[in-house]
Amino acid sequence: MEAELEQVDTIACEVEAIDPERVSLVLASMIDEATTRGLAEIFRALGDPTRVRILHALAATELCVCDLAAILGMSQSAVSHQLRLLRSLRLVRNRREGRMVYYALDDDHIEKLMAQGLDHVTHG
Amino acid sequence: MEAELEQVDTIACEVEAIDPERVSLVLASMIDEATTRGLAEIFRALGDPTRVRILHALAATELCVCDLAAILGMSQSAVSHQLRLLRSLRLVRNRREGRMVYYALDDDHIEKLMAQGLDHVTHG
DNA sequence: ATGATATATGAGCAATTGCTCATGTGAACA
DNA sequence: TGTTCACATGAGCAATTGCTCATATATCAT
Repeated sequence: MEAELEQVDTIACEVEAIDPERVSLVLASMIDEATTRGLAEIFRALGDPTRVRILHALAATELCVCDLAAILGMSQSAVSHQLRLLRSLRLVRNRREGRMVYYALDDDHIEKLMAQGLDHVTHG
Repeated sequence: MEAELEQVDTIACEVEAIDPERVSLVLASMIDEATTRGLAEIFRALGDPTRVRILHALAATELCVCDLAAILGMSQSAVSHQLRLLRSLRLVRNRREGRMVYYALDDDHIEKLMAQGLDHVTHG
């Protein structure tokens, strides 16, 4: 991002920055925009109580939308909307069985993330 | 949350639910509201591109607000507001040195979370 | 004291979010 | 075929978010 490099001089506190060398070093190690957005996207998906509960429930077992709604005490529509979001980010997958659609975690990766986050919450 | 338990019958699809036994089992294993909110709070903090970049930069080295603003190419005010949020969640700590305030990750726990998230983004 | 510099913060605004409500879709059963 | 049931989805609305702008606070220099 060349735009950022230019802004170092313009936006930085007066002349340049307090420690231009350190700034350059960190700038060189910064992750690119796509990765940044991807990371933020995943974390934002986990950053909502309803979705946390959905993922936690699905970590226990596969569930149809109806039962999931029952567990959360929420409307089927609300749950379905959230599942749509989680599906678009490949955090959950779905399988049709007759009229019902069963949802499950797409990846045990997410379970680890949740566990790691829970570690921070409880031991923090 | 007793309210949730009541709503199982009222909101669920018609009679009760597709698989009441499974619903009960999952309900029993659900995390409490405080933990849920704590988890969501932490993840929501990581769920923004600006904050991802701030935390990534601070993972490299301690930085004053000014240099951090230079690195991000953002206004000092914007960065300061985000740091305030991260501070309130104990994700970063700050240290005063003269007029400057240096920020650092409060915990290497967060670094691990970021790394795990990055894993999911790149290998997903 | 006066001014300059680094940071913090309140107010306000546009954009986003998470729900509800109404309706659409797809599969089972009469 | 028509109805019913499980789920999906668009529209709309209140609440939240992430920034800017103006201003306050804190430290250093003169």
